[in-house]
Amino acid sequence: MEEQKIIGRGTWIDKLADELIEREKSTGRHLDMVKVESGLGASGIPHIGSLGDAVRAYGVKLALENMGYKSELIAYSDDLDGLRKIPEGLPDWLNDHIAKPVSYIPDPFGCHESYGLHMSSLLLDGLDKMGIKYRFQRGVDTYKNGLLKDQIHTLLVNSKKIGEKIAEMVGQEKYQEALPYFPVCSGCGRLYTAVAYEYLPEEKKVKYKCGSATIGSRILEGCGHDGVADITRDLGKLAWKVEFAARWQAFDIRFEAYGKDIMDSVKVNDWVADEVLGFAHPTHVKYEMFLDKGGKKISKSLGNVVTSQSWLRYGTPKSILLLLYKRITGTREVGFDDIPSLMDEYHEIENIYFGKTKLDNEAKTIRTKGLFEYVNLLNPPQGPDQYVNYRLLVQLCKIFREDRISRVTRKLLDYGTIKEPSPQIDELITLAGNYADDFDRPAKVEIQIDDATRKALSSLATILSAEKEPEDLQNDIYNIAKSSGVQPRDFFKILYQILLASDRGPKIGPFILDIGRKKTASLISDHV
RNA sequence: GGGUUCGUAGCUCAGCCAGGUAGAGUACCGGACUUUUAAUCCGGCUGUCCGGGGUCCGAAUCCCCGCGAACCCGCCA
Repeated sequence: MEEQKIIGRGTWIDKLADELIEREKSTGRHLDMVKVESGLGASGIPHIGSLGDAVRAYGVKLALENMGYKSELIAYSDDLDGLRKIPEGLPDWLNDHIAKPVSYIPDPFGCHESYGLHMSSLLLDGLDKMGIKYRFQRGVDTYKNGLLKDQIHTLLVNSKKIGEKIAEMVGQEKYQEALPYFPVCSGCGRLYTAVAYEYLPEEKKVKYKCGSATIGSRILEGCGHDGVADITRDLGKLAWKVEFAARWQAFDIRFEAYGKDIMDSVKVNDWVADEVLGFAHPTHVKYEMFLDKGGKKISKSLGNVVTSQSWLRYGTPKSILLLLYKRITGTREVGFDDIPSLMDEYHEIENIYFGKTKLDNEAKTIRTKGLFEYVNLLNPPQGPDQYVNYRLLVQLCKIFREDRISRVTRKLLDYGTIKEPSPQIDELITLAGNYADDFDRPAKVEIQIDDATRKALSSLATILSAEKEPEDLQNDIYNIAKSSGVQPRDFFKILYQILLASDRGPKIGPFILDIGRKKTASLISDHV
């Protein structure tokens, strides 16, 4: 076989960065600063997939820097977008604010200046916890400060050409009539209902009428206001079909990833950038949407989604980075039950990185090491962290609920799994414990107890309550069952149901001592 | 109507995006340990890699044509 040349650290991220640079060289643009962009939705609770866009863009930034270029991630918040749908679980009064820019809607959680700022803060918080550096750019400021005014002007002057091209490319015909610019109606404060129908290029103003608009399945009546908006000053924004292009040029963006749901918009924007604005469009990479386990798209507008905040209750930031960096193609169903395997997988690639595990394929070793480096944001630790298999920890945490950290740690020392306690292990126990508490708790089973069993349980409770430590509890339990006329097999099953809400469990004698004799006795007494 | 992804062990899936011995968990079978259940440990079994064609010394992996499933777009942002 011909020797493969390894690019960068051998991952898809390096390959992408390499292609990006090749493309930039062919356009002849400067490479003093190669900026990458990620758009952040601000209309709903940000799920882990929204984080993916920014995290992957950051990966490309790292790869570019690794190749010797300066780079920066712009995190652009779409917080001038109008609210279209109220996410599940949020109050009904938001209905009064439908179609208003999310930055001009009060924060239903009461902790931020506005709805939009609350949502983008959640995402930025996720990025911060991941260790990702970015420059935050708000849509509101972008328009208020007129950063896109030249682009808006050019786009509006060419609106007829653009409208026809959109119809041709994606079959959407509305922009053959309407201008691709939505003023915020000065009468009612809404976007979308105000339709811009004429551009006055000398004054840089659009004329609009606030009519009715269809948003989702509902029809929203405008206030009928007839207005004029100054594109350099007044509130308003470009339609998505052209806005990206304007941003790319204004901010000199060379890379942006996108989800397949906005594929058409990106296609149009690429054309707009190239042909109308004269700015060669950035390099892209398309990713699949994250689906929840049922196969439904995780909507940013639905409550109860997998967010970075909720993920971090069970998994480390590195487990999220691994999820997002290991690959980009393919439909991904994602849920909290992926956390245990990702936690363990991180440990596996850590072992490969530090040479504790050998792979037979050299190219794969390089790629895996590269992946490990990206998951550590190209700043890998000096040596491996102490680690315990996540599933084992979940099992132990199910057994120990009180004094969890110290008791689980003691078990791990007994097993010889760890040599000494450490803050990392404490952290892992906390995470696995949350997981055990929230997900791995078996459904409450209805416990059927007959008279003979009741008697046996009562005898057992007596023994356990005694001051004296039983010498051979395992055997005692066996004998109690036999002398009470209960099948030992059934008796054990009942005990597991009482203690663990499960049909089976660890060896019962030592297990009861782990839980505590008195505690067990009282648990059993509840069922007698 | 347009587009994307997926199809691998009985089950859930990894491996594919940079081609090089077909993998894991689970289930199943056997053994060790246990005065019982379970756990644990050791060993074993499991394949039309959806079908067909192509490229290649070599294809689960790349390309083309089918079949099946899911999702996105065709409101809006």
